[in-house]
Amino acid sequence: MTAHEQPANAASTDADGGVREPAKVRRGIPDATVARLPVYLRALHSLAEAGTSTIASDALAAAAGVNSAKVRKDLSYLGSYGTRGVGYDVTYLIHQISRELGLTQRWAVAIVGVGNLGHALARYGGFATRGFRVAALIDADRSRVGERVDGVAVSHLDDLAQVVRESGVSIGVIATPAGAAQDVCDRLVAAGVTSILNFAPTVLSVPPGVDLRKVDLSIELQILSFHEQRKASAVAAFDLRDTRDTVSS
Amino acid sequence: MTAHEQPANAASTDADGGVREPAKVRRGIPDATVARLPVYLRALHSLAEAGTSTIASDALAAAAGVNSAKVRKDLSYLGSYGTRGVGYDVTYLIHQISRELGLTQRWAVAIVGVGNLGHALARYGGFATRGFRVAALIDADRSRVGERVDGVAVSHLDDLAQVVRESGVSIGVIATPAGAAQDVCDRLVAAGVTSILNFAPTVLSVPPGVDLRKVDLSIELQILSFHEQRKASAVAAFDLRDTRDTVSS
DNA sequence: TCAACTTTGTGCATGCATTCACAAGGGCTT
DNA sequence: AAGCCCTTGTGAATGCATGCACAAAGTTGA
Repeated sequence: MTAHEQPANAASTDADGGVREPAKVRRGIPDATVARLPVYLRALHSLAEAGTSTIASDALAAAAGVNSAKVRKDLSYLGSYGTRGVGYDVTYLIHQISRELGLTQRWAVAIVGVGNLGHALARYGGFATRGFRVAALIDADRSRVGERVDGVAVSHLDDLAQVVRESGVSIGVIATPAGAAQDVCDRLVAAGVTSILNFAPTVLSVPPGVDLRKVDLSIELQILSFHEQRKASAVAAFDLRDTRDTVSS
Repeated sequence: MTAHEQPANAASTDADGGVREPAKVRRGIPDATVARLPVYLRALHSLAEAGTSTIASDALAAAAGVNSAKVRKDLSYLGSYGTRGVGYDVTYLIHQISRELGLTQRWAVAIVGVGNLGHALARYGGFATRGFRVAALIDADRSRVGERVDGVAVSHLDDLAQVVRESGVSIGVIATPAGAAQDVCDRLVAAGVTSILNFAPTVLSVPPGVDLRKVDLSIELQILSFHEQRKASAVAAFDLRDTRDTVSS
């Protein structure tokens, strides 16, 4: 079933893609840092709107919900963009992070599966405001084809390759039932899509060079359930002990 | 703004919740393992449906998209449930993982914000099939109150506390716009909710003892954008070098 | 009963991420 | 211009996660 190994969640670290880097400066930004850059970016945008022009690492850390040392180390991977004694220039930092994340261009995104979730994603404002454009909607149900969601017409799955190529899509979002996901994924890859975000509750496999991330709603809930149960049983143990022995060590 | 520190994404490790454990056996399952248990669980369910009765760690690893040593180590935290030379009993393992994750009971979930995403979540089948029950839908828009989604009526935000208590909700899902999220979060916590899953694109703060996880669609896309750009620029560098100097070191 | 085979469970080494703590550096005030 | 104060940027220590490699343990077949 699985032709290729699928790394749990992180992007597939892509093993140098077969291309030897010019190796001038080592540009190895850790995955954990990349995952936090969008959070900083959002905080910075709202600071900019509020009229803040410079910000220190600990204020940014508070706004992003992390530790200030982490902020400084993360930002140091991008370069030395801060001023000692002052902090970081908000506008400049927004520019640098955006550039690093590749958000200075508008990526065309295709959403496959126009059910409840696909609909919600297509209408989600957060995409458009941050460098993404929903360029194609695709569904396997012919009765849906032609329907327009936010100005974008739904195309049929059979036309996926054509639509993807014509609209220059490089990122695909899978919002289909689990059973259809691997087939859709293969079609996307065959059509030249090199980054995929999977919402279907199933493990997908992709060839090397294609990045795959997943978002799984029910997994998140199950993780919460684990902690919820632990809390509940801790309380139960406490209550129990409390009735037997009120003196704690 | 942030009264309490918010750990980036992982559950808030809850600092012992003020309760000293009986400390009989050390039950410290690593966060990374907890996050993978639901994946194993899903793979096992589909194996069970296919009629498989026992499975070895490397087959399970393939189905879950991870390394086999990781599977064994993860499962060893739950206990010694495998049989050497044979593998794991699928049904028994499903039972043990479910128990560990607290899925033997049905958690009541409240979804706040019945917009596009809230609607999609309320109708998402994956919740009901895995130990969760959408017990309440809440929205701030009075024109939505009374509307039914999959048999559950929408209540008004003002009645949140009452609804949460009456239906025994312990897990809250926030699917509101970013601006409303912290207020909703505070209301949920005040009503006794101790686990929150946040879909709003903002950093929330919760008091100690409350677990918070977030799912951010636009962050996931931005991470893909980063890798996509890196691939694009690697190819560009390759093309460039290719025209100038076809001999690589 | 015994030997060969299979697979688990885990000690250990390695690598990545986080956090601390502080020197280096820049602005501001006098 | 000189010293004070503030904040960055980063070496170093610690902790967590991953993956290897193998002994321990069980099954199967003769």
